[in-house]
Amino acid sequence: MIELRHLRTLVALKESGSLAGAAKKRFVTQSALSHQIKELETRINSAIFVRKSKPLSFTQEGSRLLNLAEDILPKVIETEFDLKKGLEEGDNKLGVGIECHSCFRWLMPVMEQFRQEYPQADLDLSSRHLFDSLNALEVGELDVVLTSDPVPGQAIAYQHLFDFEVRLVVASNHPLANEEFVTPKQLENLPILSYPVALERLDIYRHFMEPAGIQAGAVIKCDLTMMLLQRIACKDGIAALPNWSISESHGLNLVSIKLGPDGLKRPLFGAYRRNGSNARLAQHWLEMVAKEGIEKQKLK
Amino acid sequence: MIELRHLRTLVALKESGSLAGAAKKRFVTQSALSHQIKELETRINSAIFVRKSKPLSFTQEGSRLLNLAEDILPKVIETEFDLKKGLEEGDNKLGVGIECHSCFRWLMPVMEQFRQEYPQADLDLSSRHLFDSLNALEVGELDVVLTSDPVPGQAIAYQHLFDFEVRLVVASNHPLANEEFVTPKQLENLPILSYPVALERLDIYRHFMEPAGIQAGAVIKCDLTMMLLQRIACKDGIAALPNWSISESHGLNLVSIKLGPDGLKRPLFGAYRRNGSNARLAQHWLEMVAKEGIEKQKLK
DNA sequence: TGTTAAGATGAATAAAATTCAGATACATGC
DNA sequence: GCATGTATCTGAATTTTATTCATCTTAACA
Repeated sequence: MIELRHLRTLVALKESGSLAGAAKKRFVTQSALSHQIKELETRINSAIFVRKSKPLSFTQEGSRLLNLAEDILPKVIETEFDLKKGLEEGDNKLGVGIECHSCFRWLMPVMEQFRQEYPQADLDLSSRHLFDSLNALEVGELDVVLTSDPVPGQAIAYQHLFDFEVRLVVASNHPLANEEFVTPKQLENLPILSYPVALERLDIYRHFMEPAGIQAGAVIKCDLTMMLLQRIACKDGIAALPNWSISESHGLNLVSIKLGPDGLKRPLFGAYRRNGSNARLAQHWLEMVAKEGIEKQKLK
Repeated sequence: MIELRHLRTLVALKESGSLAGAAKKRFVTQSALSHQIKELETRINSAIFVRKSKPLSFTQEGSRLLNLAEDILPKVIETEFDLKKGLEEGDNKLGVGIECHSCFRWLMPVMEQFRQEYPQADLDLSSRHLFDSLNALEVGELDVVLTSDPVPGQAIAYQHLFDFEVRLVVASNHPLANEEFVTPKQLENLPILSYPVALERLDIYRHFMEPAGIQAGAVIKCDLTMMLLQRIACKDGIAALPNWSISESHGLNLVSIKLGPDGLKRPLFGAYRRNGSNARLAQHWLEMVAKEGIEKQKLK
């Protein structure tokens, strides 16, 4: 229904301030755009922009589309560009991706240390690919990824870094708050707060509830750790988080509880393209991460 | 060049595992997709997927595209859906957007407090629209936005909350580190680290260097505050940040310096849709933010 | 070696986007 | 009131593009 063509037109329209101007930008006649937009307008059944008035104004629907356009088009263009170039990459660039918001914190000193040891390396950690980093890795948008779920494949090498514990986090006045540990059964149908990923990718579901055949409750998605913790405190739901991230809950009334009598332990792997031109650099970085991580575990 | 059609096909291809299967999903013939993909392949001048092998595998280029598709298509679909529905919104939903990473920190207690006072409100703060929040506001993807740059317009109401100081942040061994304050001239052509926004939107440029006719250096973009601070510490560049965010630099060797003899002061506004059905709720929230912010300034 | 399944190909056709040649609407200066 | 200019619309004609149809090719496999 919506096509990139429409979005491109919207942008041109905004930039030029008139249909005729947009037509020039897009190298078509004004008539073409008139038709094009009219068609879109009938499809969504409302106007997209106000034709009178000089500095041309968009309707709500129009700006919504424009918004979409400005979000999406740069990405498309970037991809097109990369594909035409042929996807080469630099040897000293290390784009780091992590699958877990709460790693940012303890990763910071590692980044810094690494910078000092390899000042020529262009280290970049970004939050863009938080939830599909393995894909991004495969495709060269990232160069190293930290993940708990290695997916077999020979292009990507996985290196085990260390293990950590996933703990249940609840409000301190939550019925479960005083348990020494919880069983899967106790979590049945409780609303779960999590980062915006599929239920199947949540540790607590995959490695705790699901194996026990326990149904999960509604999943409320939230893309910021602090929001998540806050909503737990409001008893909007429960969550399972790595041990280190619980310390981020500045003064909220939260408690963390073991999952099962022995606690739920999960591994952390570092992933990189086995024959990427910067594989060596990636390995060194991972070694440093492992060292730091192990250190952190000891302190617990 | 790339069209949504292609991306949709890629997704179908992944889901079904074969061209013929994808064709069924997309309600076209296998031949159509064969042509379609072939054409794309000639355009980017490389294969997209490997035709042999059962569980069908994508080439690097293919996965890159697939990645794009999985990023983009959901957004397109959501927009289409909203537009067809007609853009209505709920009265108790308050989607909060901020234009500044470093606000997250001090905003947290406000969120919590508000939750307690208005437990029925469905408060959500997300990082999705960090850099185009005003647009998102206009279009109803967000309900309140905190910004320093009100743009005139009658649909959006702005409420002044408080002022804050923007300070220059440099490594403590940077040549400028011991100045009591800096002049625009001293920043000429220095590389600037900033969040991924246009130079024209940076306070330090717009309100400090540009008025003095001083040329800015390269802008290095970085989407995480901690990365930014770290790169400053490595003397990759300088940055200008709100006074409150400097305290986030856990143990990095950074110093902050006044911009100009009197310091660069900037206002913070709260924006909401004047006749949005939740305008009242937004106002209350903003009052609370203002109170907290003013408190914070006093402590300085 | 025949059979099936998956994909490719080229010509034919259907569908679409775009152009062309006016038409309409609305300002602005005289 | 009337030419002039600008901005957009409109419907038919045309071009471009996407899709189908019918026919091949290839590999797997029994």
